[in-house]
Amino acid sequence: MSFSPRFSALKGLQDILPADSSLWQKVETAAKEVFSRYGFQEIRLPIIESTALFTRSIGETTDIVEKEMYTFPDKAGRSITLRPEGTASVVRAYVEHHLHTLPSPQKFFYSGPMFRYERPQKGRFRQFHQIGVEAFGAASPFLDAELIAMLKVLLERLGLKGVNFEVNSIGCEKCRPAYRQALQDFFAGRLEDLCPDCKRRFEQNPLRILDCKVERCIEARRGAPRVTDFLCAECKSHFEEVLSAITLLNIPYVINPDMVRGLDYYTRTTFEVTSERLGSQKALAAGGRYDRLVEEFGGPPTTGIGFAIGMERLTALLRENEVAAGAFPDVYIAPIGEKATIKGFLIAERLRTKGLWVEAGYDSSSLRSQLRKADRLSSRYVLILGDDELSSGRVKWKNLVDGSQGEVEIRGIEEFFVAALRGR
RNA sequence: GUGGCUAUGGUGUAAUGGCAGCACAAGAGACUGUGGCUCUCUUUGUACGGGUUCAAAUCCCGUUAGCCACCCCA
Repeated sequence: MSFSPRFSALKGLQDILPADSSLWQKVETAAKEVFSRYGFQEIRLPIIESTALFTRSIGETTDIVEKEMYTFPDKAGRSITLRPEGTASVVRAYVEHHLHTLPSPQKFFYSGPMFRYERPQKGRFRQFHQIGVEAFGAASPFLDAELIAMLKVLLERLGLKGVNFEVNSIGCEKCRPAYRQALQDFFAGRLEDLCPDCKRRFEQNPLRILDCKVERCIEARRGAPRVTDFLCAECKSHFEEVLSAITLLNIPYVINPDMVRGLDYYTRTTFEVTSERLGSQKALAAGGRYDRLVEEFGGPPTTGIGFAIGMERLTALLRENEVAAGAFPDVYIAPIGEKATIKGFLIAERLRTKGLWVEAGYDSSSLRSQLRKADRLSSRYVLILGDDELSSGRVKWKNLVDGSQGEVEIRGIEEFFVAALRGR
């Protein structure tokens, strides 16, 4: 006796089965169509990059880099990492291929798997999928507004309701130091009220304290200085223009001054789309500006902005409104006898050239059991093919939906079904 | 990384420490030229490893996995 191991997908990784893949395709198709109206074109990138690419862009002290990356040595001992997000690779490609020499702004979208080694829970997986967009070389607040609008158009087109748009500005390298200092001054007298994590954040990244969900930290930050009060003149007017542009587009939003990004590269505008129906991991899509990143990677000073949508979270929401739309064959061919099986095999092939979904019985079992099989598959039509039909050259068809039936010449069979199934 | 809850056929569930059962699903047949109904039969299970006990699905320990939350984020 042999022992058969039972394999299962790795923790936090999941299979997308046919019952779900149609919904994923629907999202991908809609995204591609909407993005193209705004001039975004697809870019396809490797899912492995050198580790340094991510530590440099996302930030050495972020949680993603510190504890969540899938990092391995390759056979030559180089440190490589499964991408935890998409922006770093797009920026790398932009710089590597000198895309700044093409007319600005350059706009890209991508989709695919991302990897973070986290404890799985609702809406959070170790391999998850994002559809993201990035635009380079336009600093105008209208671009920020355009991206937010594009995201809204896509979500509406998918029939998603009840989502909230949150926006914020976290300033630039000029105004952030002053704000950081103000926060440290504010929390210096309240260190004892903070949770251990926030005590550490106080030194490393005081902005993160604003994000903490521990009750006492929420209490302790009451009255803390707001980032929007510390923006420099340029950042302030940029933010105001973004807000007035999305107001012109009638996009309802709330300013969330506590929205601080977990990735270090963000500057100025940040935004997020959330849904209360998602549970604890309620961010459905998020993005922002990163005006320094291209330069950081050795390119010319070039502004950038983008967002990413979490596919698992989006499809989870869409699944709620989805009617279980199954997929059904157009025609089931029920042969009786060996000769009929061969004939049916050939007829199936002819009908498929007309774009029909045809299933053919392979083993000429009883007509009754073949009809039951066709019924099981929810086929619209059955074609009955026996000795009588073969000799007369006419076959019987039956509509399984309304029970009607009749006969048709074998040689005219394509035309018959194309007409019968028009508008299916 | 931390915590809580959970684990019985494909799915949903039952079994005082004492014969692992039911429903649905799936497959075949009753029914050799007309499906859906009905009936019959069949397949498939106590996550894994220890321990306690005459006896463990049941109690204990460990592991693994899942879910949810923290953390963090899409």
